[in-house]
Amino acid sequence: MLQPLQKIKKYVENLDEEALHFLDNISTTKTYKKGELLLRAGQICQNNYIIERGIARKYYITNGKEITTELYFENDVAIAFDSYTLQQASRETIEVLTDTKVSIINYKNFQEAKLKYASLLTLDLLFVEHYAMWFEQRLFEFHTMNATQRYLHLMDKSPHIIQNVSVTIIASYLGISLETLSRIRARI
Amino acid sequence: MLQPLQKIKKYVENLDEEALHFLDNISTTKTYKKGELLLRAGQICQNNYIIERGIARKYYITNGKEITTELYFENDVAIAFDSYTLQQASRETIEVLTDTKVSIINYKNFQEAKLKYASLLTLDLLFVEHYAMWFEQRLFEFHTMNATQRYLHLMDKSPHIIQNVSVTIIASYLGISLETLSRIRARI
DNA sequence: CGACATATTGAGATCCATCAACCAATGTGG
DNA sequence: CCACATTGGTTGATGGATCTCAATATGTCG
Repeated sequence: MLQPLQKIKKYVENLDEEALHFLDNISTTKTYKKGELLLRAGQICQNNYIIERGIARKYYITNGKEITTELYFENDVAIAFDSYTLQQASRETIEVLTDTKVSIINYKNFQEAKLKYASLLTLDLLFVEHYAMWFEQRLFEFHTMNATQRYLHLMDKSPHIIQNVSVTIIASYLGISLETLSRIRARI
Repeated sequence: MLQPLQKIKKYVENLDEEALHFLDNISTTKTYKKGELLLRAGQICQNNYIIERGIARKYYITNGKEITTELYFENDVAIAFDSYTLQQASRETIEVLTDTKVSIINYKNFQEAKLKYASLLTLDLLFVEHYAMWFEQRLFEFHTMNATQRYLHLMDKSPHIIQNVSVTIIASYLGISLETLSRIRARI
């Protein structure tokens, strides 16, 4: 869900060689098959996963239903934010929806890197700022829009989601029942 | 809305003298009378306001209705986050609900301070992390709870809001009509 | 082809918003 | 100090939005 902000992109491009090199050294890549988990609810989120190829989602279960909270595409950073930040057990699960290749950076390693390079501290700040604004925007949508408006807004802003994700998941992501979403789609 | 996290509080307590002194130097205090504005929609949020005494709220107007997005009490930091972060025009207004005393730190001054003291950069990161988690939590509530559950949850977690803010504002903060909130209260 | 997940459609129930009337408390001007 | 306006809160009636349960397609994959 986090398409890199222009500001962040630019910052990364201008990062000092040293810091960049260090980042490179502590990151690894891994591939997952459709349906596999990057993080299981109950575990501590000890990595952040940059999606290099594929699609993933984050969800939690409440009243026996899966509620999708975030969808990740290429270049997005998949992470259970509160679990990662506080190093506490996650109530969310991260699952890949297609075969997926990720670049992994470990929490501890990144913490150390931040102590060493102030530029990475700034990078982290930019990322978290961006994340907070994304939450704020999404909250705004839930606060003011009805089901149809939210779907239209998603179509407008994130057509790649509509095109690549099942309606079941989209419905839970929008906080509506799949039947209602189906009807909304029929009406358009 | 941002009661200082234990982690942040501790961090501030252990902040180096120098940085603390610098912060002190760039902050000013001011008092506002009930109804006055800290920020008007359309302006750029150039300060953050730490509430020392009083109550404030942030809201925007949509379809002619005021939607309250945040409520601030003692020690909370009042800020239009996206406007402050991107230094863009705010769609939100910040208004004090009672006579209020605030401590003000200017955006530019704080940016400079962060360049000078890495400890303040870290402080900023802690603050933004906390803010992001607060958004995430609030989003969770909108995503999974109905009107009654949201009100009960607010009563449980933030009784000071119930006790000090009019139902009209609470209703808009919860994203429900004031009539519905009135009925929910009668039913309890 | 069969089996299983995914999507659509229908009918009824429930939640919540809207519109409107009413009430209580407070404040203001004469 | 009263009459009246204003603000904030409650209550009632109605309609629309959305959920739930159930039945019926429509894949899709071994």
